[in-house]
Amino acid sequence: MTGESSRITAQGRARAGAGARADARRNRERVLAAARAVFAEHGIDAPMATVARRAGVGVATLYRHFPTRDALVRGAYQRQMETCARALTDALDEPDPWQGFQRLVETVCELQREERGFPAAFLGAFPQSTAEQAQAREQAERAFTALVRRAQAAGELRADFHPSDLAVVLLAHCGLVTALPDDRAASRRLVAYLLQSFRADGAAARPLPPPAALALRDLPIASVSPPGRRLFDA
Amino acid sequence: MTGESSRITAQGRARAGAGARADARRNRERVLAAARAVFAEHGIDAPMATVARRAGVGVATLYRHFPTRDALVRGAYQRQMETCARALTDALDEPDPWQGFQRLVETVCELQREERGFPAAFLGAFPQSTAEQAQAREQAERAFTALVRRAQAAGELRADFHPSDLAVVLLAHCGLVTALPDDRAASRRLVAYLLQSFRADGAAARPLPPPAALALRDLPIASVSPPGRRLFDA
DNA sequence: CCTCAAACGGACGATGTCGTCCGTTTGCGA
DNA sequence: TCGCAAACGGACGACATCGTCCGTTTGAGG
Repeated sequence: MTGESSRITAQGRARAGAGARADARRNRERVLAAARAVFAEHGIDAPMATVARRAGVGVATLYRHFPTRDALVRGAYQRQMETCARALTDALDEPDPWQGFQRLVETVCELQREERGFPAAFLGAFPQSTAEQAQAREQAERAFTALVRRAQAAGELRADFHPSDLAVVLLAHCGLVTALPDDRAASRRLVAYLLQSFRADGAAARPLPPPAALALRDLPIASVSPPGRRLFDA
Repeated sequence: MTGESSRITAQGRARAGAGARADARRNRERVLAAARAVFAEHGIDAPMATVARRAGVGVATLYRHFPTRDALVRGAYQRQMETCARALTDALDEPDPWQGFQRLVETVCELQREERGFPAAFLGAFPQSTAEQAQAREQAERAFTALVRRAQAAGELRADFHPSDLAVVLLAHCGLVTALPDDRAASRRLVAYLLQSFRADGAAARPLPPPAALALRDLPIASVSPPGRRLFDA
């Protein structure tokens, strides 16, 4: 029999982690970078082979590192996901209750705005069911609820704001940046409007970021003649 | 030579219109109904063959009536698109400026909320370029701008609302209902928040519809342990 | 330097969708 | 009732993507 040590080392080796071979580690990073680039350009459903080619590796290498598209997507945007989670803890560290709340929303939306494929990944991961992460979830949920309660107690967040409204905001924003990946002004504008409406003292209308770059005429609604009569009946 | 009349009639016949054969007209309607059903269930990208099977027709019949998927989608949601366009004219008929504005937003969002596949169709049609409809577009754009100006002049719509914000609202809402087709409460909630923030007198916080049905724990953000330290470090 | 397991890459069969072609059926006018 | 063009339906070839298999290369420990 050959030595057990080498056999064990080989089997139990973390995936392209510290103990992995140098080329494996390098290729893993290349694939992740390529995935972000390709996903940004062609969307999350881009062919796996395209990612592999862009990374300069064979498809087999890609599949070896990431057996499913889902694993690849998660790998590609892990950093963003972690930043989201960290924003939650940072928000509670913020002394001002409203600032903390506002920063959380803005940080997550900014992440969605800046990294092209991330919103789709975020949406795709939406109805998650990895039992292993249940605990982390529960903690995060409690953390956000605490954040909400604190801002409400300070009289800055409207009393009827419900924690689930965060999901409403993020999903809506996701949709916007997915539809208009280039128009950051639109994203900022939406966030500003929403934060405005979350304030308990809706009173003082707050200044808005500059208007969106998109033209209204691009809307489908504007390209269908209404049946029956014409606008401004000429 | 055979009679010209029959030849001309056959060639120039409107697609499954009044002059078409009975079975053709019937099948066209069946296909449209099937398309709505299938799109609602499996999304707009569902295989054409699935639609054909559901309609009880062959694929060839489907393609004969709708040569491209795009044509099918447009056909399936033409009524909704027209209702959108009509809402624009109706809004101007409304005597109260704010009511008119509010009704427009609510009507369009309700359409997106009620018919499953419509939001995706709406998004898909977004950067349209059918030159033929340029005039109708321009008219609709002017109509909406007029609606905005009127509500602003009445001091009910905030002065810095920009007509392009309508697109922001609709795209965001589209994203939300696409992500949560079953949660109408979430949609109503978003619309209420947005309309609130559009009011010039943001002051009086308006009552909100009941909270969304979704659980916060479904958010991806809640399923990633923040790196570095734990929430509520136990 | 030598050895070997780990890692690699590309070819290939499987799968699913598209859209056309063509033989058959059917509605409708004569 | 008859005849024909319009409409129909399903089979089929083209095409794209998937994910595995296997022969080859390579990094690293001895």
